[in-house]
Parts: sequence; structure tokens; C-alpha cells
Amino acid sequence: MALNTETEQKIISSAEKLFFQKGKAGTSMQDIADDAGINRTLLNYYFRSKDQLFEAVFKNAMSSFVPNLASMLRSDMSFEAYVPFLVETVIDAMLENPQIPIFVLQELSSNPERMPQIIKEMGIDPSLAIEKMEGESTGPLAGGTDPRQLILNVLSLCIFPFAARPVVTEILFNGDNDLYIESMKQRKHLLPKLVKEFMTKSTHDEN
Amino acid sequence: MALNTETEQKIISSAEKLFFQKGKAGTSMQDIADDAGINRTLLNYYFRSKDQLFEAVFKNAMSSFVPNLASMLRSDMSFEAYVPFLVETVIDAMLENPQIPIFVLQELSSNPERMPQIIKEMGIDPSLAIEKMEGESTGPLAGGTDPRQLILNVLSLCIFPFAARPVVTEILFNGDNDLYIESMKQRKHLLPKLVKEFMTKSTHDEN
DNA sequence: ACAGTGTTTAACGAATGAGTTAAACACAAA
DNA sequence: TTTGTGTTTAACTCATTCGTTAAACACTGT
Repeated sequence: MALNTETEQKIISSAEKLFFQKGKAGTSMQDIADDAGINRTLLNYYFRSKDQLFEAVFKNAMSSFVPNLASMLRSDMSFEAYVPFLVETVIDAMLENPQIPIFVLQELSSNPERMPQIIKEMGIDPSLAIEKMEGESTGPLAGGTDPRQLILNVLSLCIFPFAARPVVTEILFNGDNDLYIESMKQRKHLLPKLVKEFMTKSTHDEN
Repeated sequence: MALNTETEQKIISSAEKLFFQKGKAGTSMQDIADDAGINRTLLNYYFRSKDQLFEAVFKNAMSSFVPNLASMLRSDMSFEAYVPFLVETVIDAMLENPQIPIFVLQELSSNPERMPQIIKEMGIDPSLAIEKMEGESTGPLAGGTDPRQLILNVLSLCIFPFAARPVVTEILFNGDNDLYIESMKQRKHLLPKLVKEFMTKSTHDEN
């Protein structure tokens, strides 16, 4: 009895590592088994199929990716107050698992039809969230700045540098990995200031 | 005689479409042949192997992705003057081929060891570019803002919303694709103002 | 009509991958 | 020891994939 959660965990770890790196199609069950140091059949014993194993990995990755955004949409705080917290949370998450954004984005880009289902599972109500955002446009946002653009900006600034890590490290930081990491940490302080900047100064009236 | 560039072009088109969508491992030669409406062997006739076909597609995509950044690094203009042009160029490129960023980033994330070689082929000299950037820190950048962070910010704001298209469309725009596109176009005007904002107001002294 | 070249196809061979089946192993309870 | 259950493995089947080979087709110049 007592499910061998140790082995199961080894499988998940190896599957994550390889799926993140090479994608679903680029990873064979044998690869995962080898990495976990076990026989291939075990994978089918614990997870019935490759699909199910992938699904487990994906949902796990997804849930560490979306909630940040979801919590913002649900939060009672104003954007301005929320941003520093969000930035720190997201960047810390990225530092811990830099491969997740590109993995999640790639999967959703391949199968965008999954989005509605995912949203339901995550318990997000987009229309409600949007109402909330627009209702808040009485604060520092007043003047025409689309709250959606603001959210997009914050997330872009947090996530992209990790999705583009190899390019950024090589071109901008001359291949120096430590320097890259250091810069990412600095962004935790830099970004909130930036965002506050273009929230207070009303960057509106576009035409 | 006269190489059948028409067929060759059909192959490239189909290969791009499918590689962009499903990745290298997720796309079979048969898939490409079917999409192009030709026999599979033809793929090996024009491009010796799947690897070579993929390489052709990748290099093509890459060259529409990096040059924007490279041209910025080489340009004689100041950042401030260059930003609006860069933003428009990059966003227009993304609007034309929204799948490219995620495709390129995924490939580079899987094979980061390719970066040095790619940089060489693209004719970018990172160290020289960095010197240039730091030399420019006498203008509006003076005060401690790392030019690398600035570049990173601009590219993040331009590219990420496209890499995350399905999520953004569904959550932020309630699945309304036209609204998403419209917002992306608005960003061509919005972003330069934003960037100018946090360039002139010296967002420095972090600690 | 024939030769030559470019283009397209069908058929084959070897390799790899996923999932199943049945058997071996470990070990605790009776 | 035997029984039972959970765990691990080896071996097989079936499908898919890549790349090659050799032959068919089209069309041009002689």
C-alpha cells in the first residue's frame, strides 16, 4: 500500500525538466524514464499515458503561472498598491523556474483552444475582472489609460526577460549569467518605480 | 532547368506554418508535404533532411526577429530618438507574423548553445554594443539607469503581448480577437510615450 | 522520335516510439 | 511457508517516422 510517492515524484521531476526543455513531442517516455532512473513501463503504471503525464506537468506549471495574474484581477487593492507585490512575486517565481513561461506560452500558442477551459478551471471570471478594472479608472488611471494595457505592461516587463533569457544573456550581458541574474533581481525594485511613473503622469490622449 | 522555386516556396511556407505552430518535433515531414499538397519525398529532394529544412525556416524567422535589436545597437541615434521607430518596426513585424517570437524563443531556450554562433552570423558585436550603450549614458539616461534594462523594457513591452497572445486575448479581452489586435496597434503610439516618460524622469538610485 | 533534364511519385528498410502483457521481485500479514 | 499486494522489469505489438532507391512523368532541344 502507500503509493510510492517517491518514485512518482521522481517521474514528475524528470518529466518537468524534459518537457520544459524539449517540449512534449521532443521528449520520449524513454527519455523521462532514463532521467528518473527507472524502467519505462513504470511511467504507464503511474500515469496511464504520455498525454496524462504531460497534462499533470502542464497543469502544475500553469498553476504557478496564472494565479499571479488571477489574484491581481481579484484583489481589492488598487493597481498602484498591488504592483510592487505582484512584481516581486512574479519575478521570484521566474527566478525559481525560468523555463516555465516559455513552456506555458508555447503550449498555449499551439493549442489556444485550451484557454477557455483553463480559465474555468482556474476560477477566473474575465468579464468580471474587466469590469473591476474599468471601475477603478477613477484613481490615478483616470484620463484614458486602458487598464488592460497597464496590466499587459507590467506582465511584459516581468516575464519577457525570462522567456528571452538566452538571447538577453548573450547579447545584452555578453554571456555573463551572474550578471543576468543580478539584473533580474534589480528589476524587482526598478519596475514598481517605472510603473508608478507612468501611472501618475497621465499618459493618455492617444490618437 | 530553372529550379522550381514555386514548389520550394510552397514547402517553406507550409514548413513555417507548421513548425511555428507545433515545433520541430511536433511536425512530421508528412504533415508538411500534405499541407503543401505534394509528395513527401520532395521535401528530401529540395532540402536533404528535416534538420536542414528546419534550419532554413529557423534562420529565416531569426533574421526577422533579431535585426531590429541589432540595428538599434548599431544605430548612431540616441535611444530616445530611436525608440518610436523601433517600437513601430517590431510591433508591425509581430502583427504580420505573431507566431515568430514564441517559435524563436522556444528554440533558443531548448538550444541556448546556439546563441554565440547565431550572434556571429548576424554580425553583432555584443561587447561593442554595450560600450556604445554605456557611452551614451550622458544624455537623458544619466543618473544610473542601466541602458540594458532600458532596452529590455522596450523589447518586453513590444514582444511579450504577442508571445502571450492566447492568454491575453482570452483573459484581458474576453476572447475578442479584433479588440486584441486593435490594442496592439494602439501600443505603437502608447509605448514611445511610456518609454520617454521613464527616460526623462530619472528613475535611478536603486538600493 | 529520342535523348536529356527537371520534377513527381510509389515502395522499401531501418529505427524509434507508445502502450500492453505477463512475469519477476520485495515484503508484509496470516 | 504461503498468500497477497505493491513495485519493477523484460519482451512483444503496432504504428509512425525518416531517408533512400528506383521508376514514372513532363517537357524541351535535337
